[in-house]
Amino acid sequence: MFTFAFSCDIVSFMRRILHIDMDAFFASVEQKRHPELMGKPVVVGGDGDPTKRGVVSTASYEARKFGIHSAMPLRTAYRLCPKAVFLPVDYEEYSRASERIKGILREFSPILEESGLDEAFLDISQIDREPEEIAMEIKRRIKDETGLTCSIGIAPNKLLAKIASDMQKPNGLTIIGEGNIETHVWQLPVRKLWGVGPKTEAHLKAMGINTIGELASISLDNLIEWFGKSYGRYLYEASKGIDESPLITHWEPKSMSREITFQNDISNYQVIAKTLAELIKEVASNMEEAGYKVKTITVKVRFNDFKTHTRAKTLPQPTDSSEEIKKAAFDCLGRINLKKKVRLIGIRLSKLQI
DNA sequence: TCTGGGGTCCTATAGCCT
DNA sequence: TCTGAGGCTATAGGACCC
Repeated sequence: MFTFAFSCDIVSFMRRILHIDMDAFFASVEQKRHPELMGKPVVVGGDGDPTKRGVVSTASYEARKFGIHSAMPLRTAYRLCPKAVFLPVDYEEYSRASERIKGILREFSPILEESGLDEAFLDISQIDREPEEIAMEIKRRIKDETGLTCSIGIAPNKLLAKIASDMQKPNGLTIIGEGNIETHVWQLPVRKLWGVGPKTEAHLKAMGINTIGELASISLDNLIEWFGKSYGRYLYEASKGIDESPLITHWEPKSMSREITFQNDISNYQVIAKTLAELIKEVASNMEEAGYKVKTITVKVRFNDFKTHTRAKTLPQPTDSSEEIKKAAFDCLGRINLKKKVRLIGIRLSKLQI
């Protein structure tokens, strides 16, 4: 008897999702705590020494003018702008700033999905106020309480909210409604879609597909044929702005890992083994502290030609003994042919259980 | 010449079982 | 007993994200 009214409610319900993206977060925190760096090109990455191996985590907008961007080798960034201030990554400081910001967001809605230190989704569907007004208030509170700016996207789902927050930066506010996907989203390059990286972009480009709108004109059957069932269906829906995925407010780690790139490529087995032993100690103690046990241990080696090999061992019973983990890890290492110079060594613990 | 470190998820393949 | 078809699990590699 009540079914009709209820189902109408459910069908017509539209979510309102914000994506909050801090502007040049790590660099802005550094400029805030060192005011003399305001207005200067600042590059945060590695241990802050641009002559060593490492990549850029965040470049300030002043540094971006020189062509410096995230994931670029520090040495390249130094070549582009030798005058830039290079700083080491200080995760503890950025985590504190991040916690303050997430605290502000939680005052607006408890449905918060954190995505790294500098991004979050917030579901404000239940709040009876204009989303734009809420977003403006969030921006003002973050600015007042941390001195930092952010860009916010407003949309009916996470996918579009993320695209929206990226459209006007820094300090932007962009709204995408269901009605303006064709005008606002379809003109964008496919690379702007979450989940489309350099490989898929090149793949699509080779087929003459450059924009999200062009992708949206391809049939589901074709996308599944080219990209597989799961990813093909994802691209089909994403290009049309369809995304029903819920916000993840709580999550358990599925794996824990430690890896390190040597400053110089190594051929000495003793050095490789000693480094692996140290990484095992660290990750095993992290895991024990978090209260987990591990079933699968994987060792990763990257050679100087950048080829990466992994070997895994699954134990009959989960363990938290670092000796048992070490035994399995060295068993894995022994199955990798170390005839080339080693660039990176790593250890990963997966199939975690409480 | 260069290409970090912490993760997640997907795919292909191989072995085993029914 | 032979031959497959599936299902399940472990493994290895790779794309992608921040």
